[in-house]
Amino acid sequence: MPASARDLTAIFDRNEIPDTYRISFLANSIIVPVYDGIKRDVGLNRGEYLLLFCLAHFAELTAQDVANMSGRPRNSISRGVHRMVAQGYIDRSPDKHDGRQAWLSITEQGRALHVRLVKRFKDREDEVLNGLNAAQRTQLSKLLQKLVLHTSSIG
Amino acid sequence: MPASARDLTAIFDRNEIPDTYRISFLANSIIVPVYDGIKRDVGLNRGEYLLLFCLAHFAELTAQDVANMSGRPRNSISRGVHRMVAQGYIDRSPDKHDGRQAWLSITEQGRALHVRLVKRFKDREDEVLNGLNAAQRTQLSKLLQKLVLHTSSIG
DNA sequence: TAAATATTGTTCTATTTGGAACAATATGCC
DNA sequence: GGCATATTGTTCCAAATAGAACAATATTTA
Repeated sequence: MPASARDLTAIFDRNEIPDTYRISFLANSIIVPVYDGIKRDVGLNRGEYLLLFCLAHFAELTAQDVANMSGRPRNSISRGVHRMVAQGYIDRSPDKHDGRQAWLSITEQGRALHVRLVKRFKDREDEVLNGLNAAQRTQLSKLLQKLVLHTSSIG
Repeated sequence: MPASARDLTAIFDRNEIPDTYRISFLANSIIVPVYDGIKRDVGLNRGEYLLLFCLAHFAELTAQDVANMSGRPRNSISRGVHRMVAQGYIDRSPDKHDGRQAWLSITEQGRALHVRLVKRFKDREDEVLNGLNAAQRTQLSKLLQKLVLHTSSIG
């Protein structure tokens, strides 16, 4: 029996920033259990998975690109790159003209892993978003899309 | 000048889980800069702020309550409690009937800090959500509310 | 061309984080 | 009551995280 039988979910609606609270709650609800599973079953941490995810959608990226896209610091990416290269999930080839940077790409093996792992996110996404009917879900997608564009334009 | 002039925002729409990606992106866009500012200006980390936030909306909570509400492990809360008590933002009084637990509550000083800090979230929330007009924003709120209820019911 | 400034990716370091084990207390079961 | 099981909150420890400084290379400016 838990400590208190009081309704702690009251905070959902009775706080000063309900939309922020809800968005954050939903993000965590979808993502956290999936990352936990990936960590447990495959041994990849969040930064490593994000690296794989980014590279699954572009032919080539630099570490800096991934840092920009994922919002993680470059040193985290750097460590992830070395571990993922060692495990055969990504390739790394130094730029021929710019000695500082290197181009990263996903390997066949990495692609296969991505396909397997992204399904976990998709399944969990469906579980959560099934709280809406089809029309509502379309509506939500459009609103989110609009917001993301707006947000990346204001920085 | 950044590394690549390619359009890295293409990933917003061309991935397998666009809604998850968007929700996560929006959550981070709102929350991360505010937490960074709070850390910089007030010295509170995320767990400590969440503790303050939870206590601002309930008269009394146990550490376990806060762990349940915030999704953070109990040891993080425990550490936060001691720091926040030492700084005078929260009070802690052991339960008279159950020697294991203690009741936490926000102090006047803590309340004042909460009022000040939650404004930062509100301002950032508005910046981001101003990408929608009033009707759309209402629509979004309703959809999010519905999803949060659904999600907390499925666990 | 030379010097000042940028950028990339890395290492170093301190902080944050969370799992696991733990002591203290409470509850359930016989 | 007495023994097994829960729960609470804490400490311990290993991993993740991110800021800062750094070396190597490019670019810009004079």
